[in-house]
Amino acid sequence: MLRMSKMADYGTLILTTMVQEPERIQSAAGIAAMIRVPVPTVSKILKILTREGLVVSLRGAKGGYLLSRPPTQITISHIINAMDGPIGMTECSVTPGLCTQESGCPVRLNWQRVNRVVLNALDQITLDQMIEPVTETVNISALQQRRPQLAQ
Amino acid sequence: MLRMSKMADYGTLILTTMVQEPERIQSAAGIAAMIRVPVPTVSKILKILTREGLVVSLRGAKGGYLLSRPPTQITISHIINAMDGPIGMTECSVTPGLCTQESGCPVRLNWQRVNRVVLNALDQITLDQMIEPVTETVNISALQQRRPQLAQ
DNA sequence: TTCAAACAGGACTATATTAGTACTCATTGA
DNA sequence: TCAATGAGTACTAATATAGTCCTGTTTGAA
Repeated sequence: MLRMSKMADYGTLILTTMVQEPERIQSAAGIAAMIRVPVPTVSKILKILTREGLVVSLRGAKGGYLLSRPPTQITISHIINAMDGPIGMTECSVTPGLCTQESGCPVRLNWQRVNRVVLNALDQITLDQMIEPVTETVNISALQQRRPQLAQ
Repeated sequence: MLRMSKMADYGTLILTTMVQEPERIQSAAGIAAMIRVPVPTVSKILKILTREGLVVSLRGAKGGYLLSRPPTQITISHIINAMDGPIGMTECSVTPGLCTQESGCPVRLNWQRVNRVVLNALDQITLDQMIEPVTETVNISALQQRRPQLAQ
């Protein structure tokens, strides 16, 4: 369904929760209670986010997690990349050597362009924007209505 | 991995194959031979594409499939929608009533905006563009570099 | 009139992916 | 020293996806 994984969704939830109190060291158990998701699951996700550099961990008693950088510098594409791996519409556009007709297949190269368009859209959206109310913000519908040719 | 299904990928392959000879009635077996995918699988996909109105079928001997409309009027978002169902980044943004904190959750509404941005990108790309060689075509990188706020 | 080519629809199975849990080890503040 | 907390990994369960097969219907042509 062109959907990101539930894990990436939880990951976003966890990060948006941490944004509310950026200074506070958050434990996995504390976050789990706030978002009402089982502790082992939250813990697993935080470990991945740590490995991928989106949060930093502090071990030991009174330990926990902090955002590794300001929320304006964390984008949705960072989160999906961390949780689900490389973003790509099709397998063949990400992993070379799968398709028998690969060489000279114009479709494959066009998928790579499509990927760039989607990736770019996801790279526009930062964590701090995800907790903003929906009303204001600038309008990109003009941009959207241009219907540009597929390019680059 | 934020990936469309293999079925949607095959679907695109099938449709791009049909674009090469738009006038010719193509049988499932013929297409299967061309793209080297098992006949039952191709057949299954063509049935779905028929149900979803992207191709029309002609039953009986000498029957087969034709594109239902010009390839300039079939977009990637049409294909993914047909094969995989509604496009949406997260479950909660597509199916209401799942998340306990749903009411007043700004994240959910922001996901819906993200969906619109991605959907719009996929709606720009038509079937005929997918068989074009990658070199020419117009440039949308200017548009991409704008980094607009998330909106509408 | 018959028959073979072709699609329609659905049931079913197999496979792969994803989600979720559990366990053991390492770190650290009090 | 010990309890709180994260790290790492292996395992299980659940779900989704892919793929096959069967039975029925339509239709052009011999």
